[in-house]
Amino acid sequence: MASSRRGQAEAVEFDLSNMIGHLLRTCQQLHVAIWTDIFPGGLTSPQFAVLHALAHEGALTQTALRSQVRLDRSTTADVVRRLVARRLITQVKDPEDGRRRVVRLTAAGRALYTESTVRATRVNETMLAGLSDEERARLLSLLASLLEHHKGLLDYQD
Amino acid sequence: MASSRRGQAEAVEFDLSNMIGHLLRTCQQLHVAIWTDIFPGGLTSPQFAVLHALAHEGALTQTALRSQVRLDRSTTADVVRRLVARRLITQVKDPEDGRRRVVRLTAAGRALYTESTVRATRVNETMLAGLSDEERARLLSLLASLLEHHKGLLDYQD
DNA sequence: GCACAATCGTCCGTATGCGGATTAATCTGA
DNA sequence: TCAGATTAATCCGCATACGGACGATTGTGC
Repeated sequence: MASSRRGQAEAVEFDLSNMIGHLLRTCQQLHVAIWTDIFPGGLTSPQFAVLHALAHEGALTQTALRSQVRLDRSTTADVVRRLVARRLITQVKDPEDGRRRVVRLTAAGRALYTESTVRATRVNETMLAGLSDEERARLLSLLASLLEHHKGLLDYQD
Repeated sequence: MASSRRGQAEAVEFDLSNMIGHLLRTCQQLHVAIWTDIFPGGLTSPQFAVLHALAHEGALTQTALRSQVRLDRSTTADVVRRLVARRLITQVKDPEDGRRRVVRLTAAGRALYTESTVRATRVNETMLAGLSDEERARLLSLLASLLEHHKGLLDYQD
């Protein structure tokens, strides 16, 4: 029907389901739905990512942290504030540079991270359950190459 | 370093860059960045999606609209409220069912949609610029099959 | 030294997104 | 008919996200 009107010099009639932005947004909604099923009332995915970065990198300034986790400046401040309020991380002034604030895991934060990795892996597995190993690798690789091609557009380094 | 600790019965040491959720979130950030470059101070991507659905489907109730556009109930109410405030759509009670509110484009809304399709296509093209035609098709298809496999988790039909 | 620039983190306003509660209207079953 | 269930949309609180503005601190050039 709609496709029979094509073939002119006019712009191609597009469908939302073929727009990469629409697909990305919808797939992320799916991911959030799976995540909250498996982490009921607990950590969010960005919060887990912060704990993950701190568990692997040790203490980080907020700038280093958001570069690892790919969070916005403002969002990083928000997430850090909430994790501090839950006593999962601490935030102290950097003695070497008074502008920076060093963030690190508390014992409770490390414990929660450790016990959460199994769930995070389960979310990933559930999300990709419909794809073969080869398809999974291709999908991850294609998404990564989108980011690589536009490296520089997402600053995270200011 | 970290990879030398693997190979046990323990869970596989994962990296954020291989977690589908993290990649999806980051790719969407990229999409938003490209979108706002091309739509400075104008429509957001979900707002455009609403105009698109109304332009192609005519008048829709809010439930039908969010099923088309894949928006949450609450978010739909927000987006509709903002578009009404900008006189791009109207919202009137359905005479056949007083619970429903029928949304439709205004002339200004249709005009803005028509002129915006070129930009939306440009966003799509920019986003996928680093991929071949075959890779683009594969990426869209893989994302669509994620959604297909979990069809039912995203309700949009209540 | 010192004025100026750059950086770090925060804060504000706004938009998307989710879950739960609420209100209004309709439908269903006895 | 009428009480209870269901549905449509809204509202609230909270989390993520972006841009811009703002202090505080540090670095730079002269």
